[in-house]
Amino acid sequence: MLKRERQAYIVHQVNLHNKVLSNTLSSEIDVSEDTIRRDLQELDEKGKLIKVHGGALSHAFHDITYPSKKIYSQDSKKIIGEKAARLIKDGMFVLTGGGTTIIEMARSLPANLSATLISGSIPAVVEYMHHPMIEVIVIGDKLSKNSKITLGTHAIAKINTFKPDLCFLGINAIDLKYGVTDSDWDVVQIKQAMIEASQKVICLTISEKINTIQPVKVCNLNKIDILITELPKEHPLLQPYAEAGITVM
Amino acid sequence: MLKRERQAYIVHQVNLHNKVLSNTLSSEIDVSEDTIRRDLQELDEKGKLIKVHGGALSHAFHDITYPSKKIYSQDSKKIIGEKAARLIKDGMFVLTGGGTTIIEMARSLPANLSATLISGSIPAVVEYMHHPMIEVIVIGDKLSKNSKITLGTHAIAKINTFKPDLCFLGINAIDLKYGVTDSDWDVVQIKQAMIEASQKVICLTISEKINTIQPVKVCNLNKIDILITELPKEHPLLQPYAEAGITVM
DNA sequence: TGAAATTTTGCCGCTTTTTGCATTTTAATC
DNA sequence: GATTAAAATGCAAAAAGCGGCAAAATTTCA
Repeated sequence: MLKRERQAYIVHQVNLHNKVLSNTLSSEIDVSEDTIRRDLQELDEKGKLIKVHGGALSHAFHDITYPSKKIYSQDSKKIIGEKAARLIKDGMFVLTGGGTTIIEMARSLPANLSATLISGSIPAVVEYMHHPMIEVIVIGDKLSKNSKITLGTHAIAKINTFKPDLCFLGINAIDLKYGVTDSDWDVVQIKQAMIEASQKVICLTISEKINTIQPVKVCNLNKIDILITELPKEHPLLQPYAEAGITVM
Repeated sequence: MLKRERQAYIVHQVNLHNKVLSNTLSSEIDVSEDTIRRDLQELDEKGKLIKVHGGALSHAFHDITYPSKKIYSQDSKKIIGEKAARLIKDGMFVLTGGGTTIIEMARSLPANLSATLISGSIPAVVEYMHHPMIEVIVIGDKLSKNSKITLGTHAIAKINTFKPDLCFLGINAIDLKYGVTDSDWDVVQIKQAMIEASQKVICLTISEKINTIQPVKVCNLNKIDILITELPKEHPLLQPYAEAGITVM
């Protein structure tokens, strides 16, 4: 990786997450921490970020009085996104839906990951587009302004032409009895096509949507391979799902 | 391999992968690294790429990661965008390419316009998506990180299923004798498909690209219906094109 | 066509940049 | 205040850049 390329990536990460850790960057980009430190120093001098102990902060967080506290705190969707991103390995074909949780996953993809991501979600595509090594395939069709994903028969037909390794879905409701449910019929058609096409289905959701129901059914629990929430996998709320045969993370 | 040929190859590689390494190019093309370095230097001076230690990066990459950089001749492009936007009427089906000029047009679309816009350009789609009344159809395929548009046979096939009223293209070079030319072969394939599919072709360009030539041919002048620049239509630079049968605006 | 002029290319020695490692110094945490 | 992690410092190896030069290739022009 070229020096400029590396520094550009660091700036990008800082702008996305408002913080970066030296050791994380070091292992992601696979250079020594000394190099990262020198990069952060240069970027600080250029005013691209603010260097602090252990990493760097974005200018947006300039007025934070205790940056070290901010550096280690993360919200639920970031945690989910990071857990999810770890499942993607080099060379994989990955189908993803839309939604804020998926965006967080996209932002957590390590710099050295080289995979092919397929999506009809415009915000997700924009994120993937910024990644240095990821190949992006866009699912085309009519764009829904609400969900910001492409919807329709062409999109479904296109999804069916792939056989991706993984499928990541942000879900709106999951229940032991009723399975995964959602509110928008058209979006559900896409999700069903994605589930059927993929070898492994991974659902992402914040814990407050667990044990809730929405009007339109997406699929039964047995279609889901992995469920990711911000909770630790031992949490009692998740146990019934584990017992139902889903890998909880 | 001729020098021109070699440099064209390098530009293509940069556009394709967003970066090139000197030593890779050297062994690929089988010339010394000194020659590659001189090539990169020349191409940098011509603005085709950005030379860095160990290789070169594409301009698009630089734009993405250093958004502070001001878009070149923004004001001219705004004028062009406004002229172009006035051509779109309620109920029309409009096909558009990518590029900064098209983005300016997208931003100039009046809020009460209700039309259907079709595009494979992610930045353009993002703009259309924010418009209250416009229907957006996304052309899907593999996403080129350099041009930020979808490229490939699927995209071309999809374009051919439409018969839009208008087609807006941002062009990189136009000349009386050689017609419209461009630098990237894959992008040209898409542009040609768009031109053939559409009932009316409108080309947008800043005046400094008039009477310039790029290596890959897009189409002859007779395919173009309207040419829009930031200049007034009476400007002498535009007269030869008006005489060639093109409506200049 | 063929010779001169020009451009292009590869090589050489030398300088600069980049990077990782070892060591010392500084800062953070409990 | 002891322990630990990160920063700064110095250093050396490797890689890349640079200017000059001469051979090779290409173009120009008589």
